[in-house]
Amino acid sequence: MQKQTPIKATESELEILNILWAQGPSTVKEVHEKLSLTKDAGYTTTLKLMQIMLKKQLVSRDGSSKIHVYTAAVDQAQAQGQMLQRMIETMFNGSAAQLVMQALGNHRSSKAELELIREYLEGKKKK
Amino acid sequence: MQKQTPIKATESELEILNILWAQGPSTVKEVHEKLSLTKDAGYTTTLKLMQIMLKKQLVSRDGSSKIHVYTAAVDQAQAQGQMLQRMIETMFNGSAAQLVMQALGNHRSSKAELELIREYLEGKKKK
DNA sequence: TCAAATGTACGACAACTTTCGTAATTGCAA
DNA sequence: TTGCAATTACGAAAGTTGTCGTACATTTGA
Repeated sequence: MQKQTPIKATESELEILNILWAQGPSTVKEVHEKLSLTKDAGYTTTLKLMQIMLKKQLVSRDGSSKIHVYTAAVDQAQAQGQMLQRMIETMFNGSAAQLVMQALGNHRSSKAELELIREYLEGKKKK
Repeated sequence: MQKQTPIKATESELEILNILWAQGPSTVKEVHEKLSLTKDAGYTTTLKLMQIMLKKQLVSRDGSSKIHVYTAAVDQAQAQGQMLQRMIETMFNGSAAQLVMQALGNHRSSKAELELIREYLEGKKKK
């Protein structure tokens, strides 16, 4: 497993990636519709962004038919991991625990969520 | 407690803030020296960045003597919380638990850290 | 067929970020 | 006091981001 160049995406690009991760391969139209629910930007803006992302290889696309279908070209878990890692380093002095507690403290998670985490920790312990 | 405009800082600015949080009020020189350990940029670049941050009110400064002393003007915990919140929304589909588990899974935290978190969760439970 | 609808491509723009060179200022030492 | 070294101020440039208008291409259904 070789180390590769860190994924670098802007906030807007991350939003688009997130949609692609959630929905799977999608057209510009589909992405834009989803994006429009929470954001306010023109269709061509989304299109352009996705074209830029193509150049950056954050997404790939199938253009065999008229309508291009875009697919996330970076792994979700990996991207998440890298983002967190960078955040831990630059804002939490290298302590994942600090980040975790801050996340839980601030976000006021549901009981179900906390339970999930507790179970996860149990699993880790046994290993 | 009133809601205020979200803190908006770039990556470089975050690095500087982090140094100010860790070291307390510092001169440009001190910040730059720390920064130079991990980054490669000229002195005036750091200076300029900090001047911009002053304008943005991310830092304040005491210029009573020749050498200006800069202080972080935003609260660390608050900034951390906001960053995480945004990340949870845009990359983890609103689930703090997902973020937490990703952070722990990837980072391979120490036993001590995991124990810390476990205790923290116990504390939350009792409430 | 051919015009409307649906997509894509592309250029331009303003705002922002990061960088640095150079000028101006200030304090101190000799 | 005066000149040097340390600081700060500022302008400019290059790159990036997000935005959109408009032009071009393709499909399709009346």
